Amino acid sequence: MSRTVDPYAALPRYYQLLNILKEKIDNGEWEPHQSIPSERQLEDIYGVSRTTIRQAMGILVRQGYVYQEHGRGTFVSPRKIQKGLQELTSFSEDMLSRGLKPGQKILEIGSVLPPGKVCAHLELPTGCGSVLRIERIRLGDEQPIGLQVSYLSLGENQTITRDELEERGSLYAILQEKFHISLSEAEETLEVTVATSREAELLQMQPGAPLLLSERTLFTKNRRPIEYVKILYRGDRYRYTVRLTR
Amino acid sequence: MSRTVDPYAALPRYYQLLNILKEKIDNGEWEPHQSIPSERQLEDIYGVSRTTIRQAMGILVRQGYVYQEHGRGTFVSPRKIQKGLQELTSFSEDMLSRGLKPGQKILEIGSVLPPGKVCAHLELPTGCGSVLRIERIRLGDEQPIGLQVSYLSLGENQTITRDELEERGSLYAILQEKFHISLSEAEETLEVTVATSREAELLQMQPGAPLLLSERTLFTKNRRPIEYVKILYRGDRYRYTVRLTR
DNA sequence: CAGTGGTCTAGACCACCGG
DNA sequence: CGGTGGTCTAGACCACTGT
Repeated sequence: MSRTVDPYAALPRYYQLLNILKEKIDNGEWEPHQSIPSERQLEDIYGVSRTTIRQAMGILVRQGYVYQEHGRGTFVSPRKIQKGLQELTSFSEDMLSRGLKPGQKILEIGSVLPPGKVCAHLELPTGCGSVLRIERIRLGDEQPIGLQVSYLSLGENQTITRDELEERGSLYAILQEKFHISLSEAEETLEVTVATSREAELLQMQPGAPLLLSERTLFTKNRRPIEYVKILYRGDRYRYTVRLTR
Repeated sequence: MSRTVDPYAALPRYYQLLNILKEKIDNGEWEPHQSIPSERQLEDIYGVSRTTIRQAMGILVRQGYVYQEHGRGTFVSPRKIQKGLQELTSFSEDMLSRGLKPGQKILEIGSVLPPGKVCAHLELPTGCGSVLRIERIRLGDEQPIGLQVSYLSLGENQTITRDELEERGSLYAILQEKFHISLSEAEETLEVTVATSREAELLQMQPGAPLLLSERTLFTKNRRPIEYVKILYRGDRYRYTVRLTR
């Protein structure tokens, strides 16, 4: 229960305040389109300066929890728009948010010399050393959803074994925990294609059936490309959602 | 040429500073991964307080121009990642950014009673009044790219005529200029489908060929849904790009 | 008019990084 | 250790909204 802002807590005050306000909105304590206390009132209520309040408020606005109107006040956004969807998620997180149990079948894992296209995306010189290639079938509630091929540009002595991946499930979790690599953003393109006979067999569908092809390049905090990943999604079992801002 | 921050200008100082810094990065005056002056140095250089500098810097970070490392400094992001792609764009803007000449063929425009699915997306009660429906073929360099159907939830006495749309081209421009409606964000889903015979004929392709189906709901600044739009893109002529952040 | 959010200042202390 | 970004304060003035 987070009711007040503790000046001595480890968490920054704007962050504590952020959580308190989010909670009130999520609980429905403040209704959509209803105004919330003004910034000067919040100063008194939580005993923090207006700057700190505005820091929290800016995040709430960007995450779509509230909207502000100059001279009128701050208002709660309607529910539908509250949850951020433009977020970078792993396949596992994606499945969980859809209420499906994530799963995988590892087809192949090992070092390869990357094709030219992969070099380009990972910003490696052509003819560079090897990268880690992982080919997996991705499952949702045990059903095949997509065929995924990843190319990882790791350091000299860094690698990931089949066992680690099988045990942990999520590649992003391994990157974070084993190598302390945190991801910041990705560029993704989507297009349609049709299944080859091999793809159709692996995904248990008819050859020539439509697929959604996603190509994603992942960047670390300091904007170095770390992974290039291609996923072929079954057209009948996958829908892509994104939230755009202006 | 914006070299200094003018305290008396109409533009806020953090915004002037933002433009100056963006310009230096775009011009290549500061190279990728090179550190830029520290926040305290920028105070002296531009004669504004650190708070103002941090306000501009926060935007630069969010837009992907620079990245910051605690205790080390602020660094220029590599070029590829600088331009924001998560932005909400109209079809016209989208085509222009791809180097294609946008065009359209208006098939139908007029008031209709919205189907239930459309009511839901526009948050209108079922059996509500009529909405404006626009069906268009969208062109890129005179070639058909997509088939678009829009439903607009306008006010009582607001409408858009065929002539206005033909002359202005972009719906968003009309919304802004005629009704002073500014858009803030959208939710979009993408999936694959195959062309019906009517769709195939309009898009000049084979029936059964794969299409990319986009469904988008647009929200105004105060988060009211204003438009629901469905676009069927030719699978062979369209690729969707998005930038994701964590 | 009073109240709201938008901008801005000149300080302060902290945690982190490198030499 | 000095320099960096991260957090925070207590003010101030402005532009905009409603009554």
